Amino acid sequence: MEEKMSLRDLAEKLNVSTSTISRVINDKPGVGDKTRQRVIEALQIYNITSNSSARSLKTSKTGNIALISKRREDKYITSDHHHPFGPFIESELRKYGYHTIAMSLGDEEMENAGKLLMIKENRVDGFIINGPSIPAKFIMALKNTGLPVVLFGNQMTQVDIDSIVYHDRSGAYKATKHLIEHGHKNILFLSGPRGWYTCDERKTGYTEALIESGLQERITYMTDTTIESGKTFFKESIENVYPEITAVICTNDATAIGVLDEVRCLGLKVPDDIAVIGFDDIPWASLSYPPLTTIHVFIEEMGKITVNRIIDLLKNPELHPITTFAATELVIRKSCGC
Amino acid sequence: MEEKMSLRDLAEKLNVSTSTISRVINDKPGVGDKTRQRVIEALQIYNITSNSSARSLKTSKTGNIALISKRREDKYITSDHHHPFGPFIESELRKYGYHTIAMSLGDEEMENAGKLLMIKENRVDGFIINGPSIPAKFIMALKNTGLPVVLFGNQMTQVDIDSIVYHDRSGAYKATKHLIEHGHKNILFLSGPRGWYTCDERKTGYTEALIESGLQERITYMTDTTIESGKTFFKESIENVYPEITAVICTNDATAIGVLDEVRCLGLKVPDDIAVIGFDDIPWASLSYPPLTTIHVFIEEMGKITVNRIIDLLKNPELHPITTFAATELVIRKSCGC
DNA sequence: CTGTTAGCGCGTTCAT
DNA sequence: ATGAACGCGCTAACAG
Repeated sequence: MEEKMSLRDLAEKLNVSTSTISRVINDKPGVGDKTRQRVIEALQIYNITSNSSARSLKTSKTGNIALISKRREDKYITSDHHHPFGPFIESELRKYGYHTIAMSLGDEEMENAGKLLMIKENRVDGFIINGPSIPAKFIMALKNTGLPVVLFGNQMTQVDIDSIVYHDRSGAYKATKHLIEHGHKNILFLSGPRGWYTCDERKTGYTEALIESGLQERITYMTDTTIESGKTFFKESIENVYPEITAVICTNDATAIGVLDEVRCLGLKVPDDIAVIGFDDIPWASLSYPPLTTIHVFIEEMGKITVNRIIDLLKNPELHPITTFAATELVIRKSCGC
Repeated sequence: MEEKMSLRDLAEKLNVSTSTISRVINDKPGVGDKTRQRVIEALQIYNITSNSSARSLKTSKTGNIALISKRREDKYITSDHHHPFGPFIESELRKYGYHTIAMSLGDEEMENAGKLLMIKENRVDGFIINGPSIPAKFIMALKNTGLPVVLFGNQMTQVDIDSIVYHDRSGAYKATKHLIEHGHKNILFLSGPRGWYTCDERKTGYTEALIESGLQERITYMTDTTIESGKTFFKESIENVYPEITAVICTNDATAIGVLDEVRCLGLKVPDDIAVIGFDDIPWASLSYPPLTTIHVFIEEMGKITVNRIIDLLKNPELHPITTFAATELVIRKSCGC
């Protein structure tokens, strides 16, 4: 319950001015070596740091970054929420002295970005936006604050905004190629809604591989990319649209796990009747039954890249946007039938 | 890219003093009805809120709550991280105007609570601590800041601190009872480390049910409660310690899912050779193979209770600590063999 | 190299 | 009912 000391208290105690202490804390020049040393020691002894509100008020920097994702209901599972992405980002940001304000927003909240307290009250210095299911309008609203914005697993097609994405296209290409090499000819791609960047890219990779082999594409656009949507749309597809399919590539693992379950419900077998490949390699993929063949992404490395980028942007807001593509890896388990 | 207006700017525009605006914003008396109305309208038109840093500096309140959990490595899955607890807490806190600073800390970081910038810099008004695997020493360090602390899924046995827990004991009792009623006599309890509150309680519920039926307890204490530890310790238990067991109750679903997998690896069948029951009913429980019988907890309701409590504490720090027990429900699926 | 001064944007007296 | 003045704790500009 110890009371916090202010820099001024310390200044009195050491018989220096607060400016001197401030200079030491912020690693600024203009302090004699001995004085600096004396201050540093005292700072450690009393475990003092400058008060963040006061510093913010003066510098207009908060030291907080918002990590934004889409709000999901209880049982509503998608991949982007089941990689431990938040913790990676959070701990990495912390290395640079930043804190993470987590926000999962519903559609209504994203409609009116301007009403968000976080924005009105200047509570953050930048935004990291997770996943493809965030409305472009909302992203633009954040961009218009003038603060740095970095997209993860998403990319704007009309506007240049910094983003970090998997190389979705080559990943899906690899998966499709793999199935083709194993003799599959009628392969379904279970996509998310049109316009979700990662889904579109993955679909394109899938199509490229098919065209290369002279095969015909079969695509179902789901309204979401969850276990539930995987179940629903797979059933619909195989029963009413593409009864001839022998393999499915899913736009993410959650969808694939739904398909695994639905195939069982339909009295069919994976991989004998239907081969299934997912995307993302979330932790549960290796524990599904049968274990899911999927495209692995290097989430921790990408988290670091994401943080690096926003830190750079924070230091130099004039930087021009770049997009970083990260390679993926096909992980062969049981669901593809090898 | 619109520049933010300060209250002073607004004051000039309306020909009133900043004090008046401040009073209106904070719902304080001492403003005439018409003036108040005029200010309220202007506030909405210009979408203005007081700057949070300045307010913090003045009031010593940040409007931020820390949500603390234990840091896990990539593939390291435990239940407490796979309920969407964070989003529930976050969105609920936001209803009260609070923001959530998420932190997942490693053991080393918890060793030295005093070194955390969050604390040194006064960045939060209170702490919500998620899960049983947080060192007591760290919890006490947070408590010593004088700020409100609420524990979720954990309880201190030596000290009174506000906490929200499942009724772990009755939950485990129900599960055990269920197995006994189906004829099992040799039932293993796969516990977390001694001293993890929820594990201890669940173990006690298990023991109570056994004693009631004159059965003998068989307990294995794992070093963690993940899928991996479930696999490892189940194998060890059935091969070297309790080869006679026909059923396992796991201290959480992650462990249970590990057991499901290990049983398969051992060439045995769930539930024919080994019945398995988990605890928590995380989203994946219904999708495991076979679907997991488990104890459902009402996570969203509990999230609200947790937030309510910390809000109360924020308003009135003198409140004496209470512990809230939330009921659970046995969800029968396939892994128990009914 | 160091101290003094001013002001960041608010909330809170104390006047009026 | 309203406004003026002050200060929260800090950083930056200016003096010396």
